[in-house]
Amino acid sequence: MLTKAEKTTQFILEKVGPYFNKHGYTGTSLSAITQATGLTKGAIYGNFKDKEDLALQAFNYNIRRAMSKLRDRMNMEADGLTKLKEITRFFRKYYADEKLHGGCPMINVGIDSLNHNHTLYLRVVEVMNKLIQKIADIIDQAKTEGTIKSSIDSLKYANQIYAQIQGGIFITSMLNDENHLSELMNHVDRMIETEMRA
Amino acid sequence: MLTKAEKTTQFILEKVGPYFNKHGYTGTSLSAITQATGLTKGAIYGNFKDKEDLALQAFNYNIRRAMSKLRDRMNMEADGLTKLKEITRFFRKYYADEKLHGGCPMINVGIDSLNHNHTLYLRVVEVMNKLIQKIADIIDQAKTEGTIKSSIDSLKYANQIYAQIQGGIFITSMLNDENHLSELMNHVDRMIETEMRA
DNA sequence: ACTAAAATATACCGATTGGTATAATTACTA
DNA sequence: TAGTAATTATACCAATCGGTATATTTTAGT
Repeated sequence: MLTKAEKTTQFILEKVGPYFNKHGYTGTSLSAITQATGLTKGAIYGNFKDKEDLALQAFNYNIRRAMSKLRDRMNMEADGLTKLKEITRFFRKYYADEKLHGGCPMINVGIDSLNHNHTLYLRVVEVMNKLIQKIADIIDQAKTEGTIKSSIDSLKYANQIYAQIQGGIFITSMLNDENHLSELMNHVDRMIETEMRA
Repeated sequence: MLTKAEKTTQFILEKVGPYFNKHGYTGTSLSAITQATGLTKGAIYGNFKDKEDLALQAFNYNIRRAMSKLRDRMNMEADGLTKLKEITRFFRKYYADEKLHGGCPMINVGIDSLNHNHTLYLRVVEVMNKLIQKIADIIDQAKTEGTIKSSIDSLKYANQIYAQIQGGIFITSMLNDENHLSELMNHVDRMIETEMRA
């Protein structure tokens, strides 16, 4: 069973996650945190070392929530090509979901942390590398299954795919039109068929 | 001839532009501004209405500097296909240049303003739409010149290209490896050749 | 129910925030 | 060069910043 403090910690992350995601590190004040949670500084500092610690855990909380569905699908039994298509399918609906939670954690916290918080930045880079590597692993799987050309550089194409995802998220976020991201995913699907398929 | 105030205004923008670009709206304090310029609040508020006004003009200053070379090339006498190749060529060197000035103004100020300053956000969107439209115009030019298929949806492909540019900038910025952006530009070139060429 | 410990609230700290009124200085014109 | 207007510096404002010491309340074990 969870202790009181553990429950409070979870409660704080739930309430404060979207706020941190949207307003960034310097943009999220302690007063905003107490207001969002209905708790006082005592409760906050009793459960988190400092603001940086809270921001880091809030990012972890956000990224886990945002990616949990995709991760579940990636861990299911399926061939690599199906998984690749699942990725583009997932991101077609991504913007609508993430908008409700303050936007895409990767680009929001990435750009913010790049200039404001090195610890947080390193964590974003870590997650980003894992995501790209995961895509590369799936391409590798498809290569061994014979559905993707063996000559394809998995990591290079994983980077291509991920860059198009994030580029699409950026444009879609700025112009508030999820069609852009959807079109980008169409293009990735087309790239898979014309450039990568065995 | 420029008045004293006009010279000071320019001086402030030069000194403060990179700082705003890097640290964003809330992340740039008045004390940072006075420190970067060596001037006092009196000089700042004598030449700018408030912090928002300064941030807006700083963005305009930054984006003009970042894009001036590209704009010059786009306005030269050349066929559309050459101009398209010039775009990818330009962005191959973009990151190294912009890193010296606090990063890419579009993604930095875009993400920051999206959640912190509506006026600034509207200006970023305005610039973004102009950039995409400019690419679309060049595709149109190439279509009339017969080098790009007439069946190509210019605006749709302009969005694709711009999303890949920004996605590449994001990954390259986060991983501090300009090779990513360069690879993305290779892919755009390949897309032009295989999907768009007449 | 009592009590020790854990968890949360309160009150406060010095530093910094964006902004302003006014004083001092510089620049331009006559 | 004198005088005035334009420009910049100084001193100050209330509000807010992240953080902490301590008091109060709540939890959990007996």
